Amino acid sequence: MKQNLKIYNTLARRKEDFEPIKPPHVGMYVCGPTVYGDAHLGHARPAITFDLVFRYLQYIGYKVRYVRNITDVGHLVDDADAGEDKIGKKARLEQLEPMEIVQYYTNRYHNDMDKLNVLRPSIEPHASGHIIEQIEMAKKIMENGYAYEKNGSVYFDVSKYDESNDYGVLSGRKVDEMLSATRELEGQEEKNNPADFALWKKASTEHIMRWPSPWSDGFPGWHIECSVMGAKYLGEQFDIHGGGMDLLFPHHESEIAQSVAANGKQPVKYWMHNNMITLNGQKMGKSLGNAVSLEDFFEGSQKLIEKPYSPMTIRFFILQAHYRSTLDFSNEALQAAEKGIKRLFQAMETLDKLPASDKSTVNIEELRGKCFETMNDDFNSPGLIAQLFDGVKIINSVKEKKESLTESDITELKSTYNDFVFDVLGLKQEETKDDNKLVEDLMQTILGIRQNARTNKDYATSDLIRDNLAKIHIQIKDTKDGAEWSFLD
RNA sequence: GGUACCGUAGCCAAGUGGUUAGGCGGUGGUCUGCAAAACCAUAGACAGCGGUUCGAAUCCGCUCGGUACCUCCA
Repeated sequence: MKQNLKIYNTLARRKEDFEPIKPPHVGMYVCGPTVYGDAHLGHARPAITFDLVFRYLQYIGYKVRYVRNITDVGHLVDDADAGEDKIGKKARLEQLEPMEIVQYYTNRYHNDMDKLNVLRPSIEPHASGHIIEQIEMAKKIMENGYAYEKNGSVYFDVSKYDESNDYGVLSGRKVDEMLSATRELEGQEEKNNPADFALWKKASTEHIMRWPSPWSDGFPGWHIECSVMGAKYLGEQFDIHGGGMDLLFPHHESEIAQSVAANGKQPVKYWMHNNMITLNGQKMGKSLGNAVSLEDFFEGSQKLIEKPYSPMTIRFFILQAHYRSTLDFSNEALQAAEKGIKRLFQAMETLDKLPASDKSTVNIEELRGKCFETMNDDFNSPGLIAQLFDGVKIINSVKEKKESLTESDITELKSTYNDFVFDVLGLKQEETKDDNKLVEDLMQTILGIRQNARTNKDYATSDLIRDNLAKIHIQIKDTKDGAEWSFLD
């Protein structure tokens, strides 16, 4: 089952052969959500991207430990609220305990991700549960001479680090250029240097979330949780670190610097970054005020959303673009995805009932091989989907007796679709409303009456039945094998 | 301004030196009492200008346009 997988490594800026440090084990760390609000489309993209990676690595035989953190400490609301903790602020607004907010939004995040059929990670550590480790790492960095204390806060000394290491190895930035380009900002005066970043931050009096440390009552800096939890659960060096492209700098760059400063090793072999989802060409983000929550998509309850889109439509839509490309949202594109996934599933139902022949006129082995080949090329899910649609044509042609397949080829085709559609892409058939037995029996009665009318060429009656059913969103389809019906959305 | 990435048909989106990507929509057809649905077939493209090459959407340069990051937001 050994596959020749290639991964685009941001560190190298090219695709590289994937060779885990300790096969068959793979360690993967992905930056998770900050739980102070509902998940929007922008959260779905990294979750689904790395779910695909997680699924495919397992499918081709690796044993993967997937760590995705929950960020629940020490993050500021915006410039206007400088010094205030995001979660702390919301807590006071709503008169709730900070950890209550964390729990509430964590539950909602899980719920949304479950709907999207995103597998839960192997370990989901909370930043707030690793305060001690974060303090220890900050101490270690200080001992190694790469950090300094100022008024109860601890800062990473970027220029010192850059003397013997490369701060910019990931993002391609140069420290001197950054220094000259940095603007005047508030709260910088404590730092020796504007490029320095906090490892520990002293809490102001109104700051709710705080922990004791050797330096002050405060909270950890904004990059150190990932360095700490990655090393704790995956080791000081592990295989894959993922996250959105927006995290590349300064978050991931700083993570590397912290880990190297503390442990003297490059922490990660392959850095993977998914691109953003845009709305009218602009990044979707809470801070931009154009974020549409996943709930809004599922319910259709937002002015930009013309109709409800099911979780699987969203998932399929995201998988139809390569993870490193930007993906522009629109109702038209989403509706195209909705029809596309329906066509795929319909073909899979046809596949289940396909008649076998003595010989095959189509090469199924080749199709299966192409599916692997495409996925091995940096998880090219849109390419895989295109292969599967080529297969849809084959399936339909066999049904129409234009092509034929042997029993064993049909079995192989079925397992190919099951494996790639369900296990790798993580798509699933959604519950339909038409599984109610009473409704089904009533509909059969109605369709029976309509069929009688049609046999008697009483088209006025048959069309009346069809039109009235259409008014209550039930669609009649007259096929060769009799009438079928389904609910319209 | 700096760093990185990107501009592919009406829309979404792969590919990346020479053979139809794919989906939606369009058009034509099959089926049907009619329709719808489904299925089959099909047209239409590589931002612009130069260069390299037998050959470029694909490589190089420039121009134009777009996005992200450069913030004690994670």
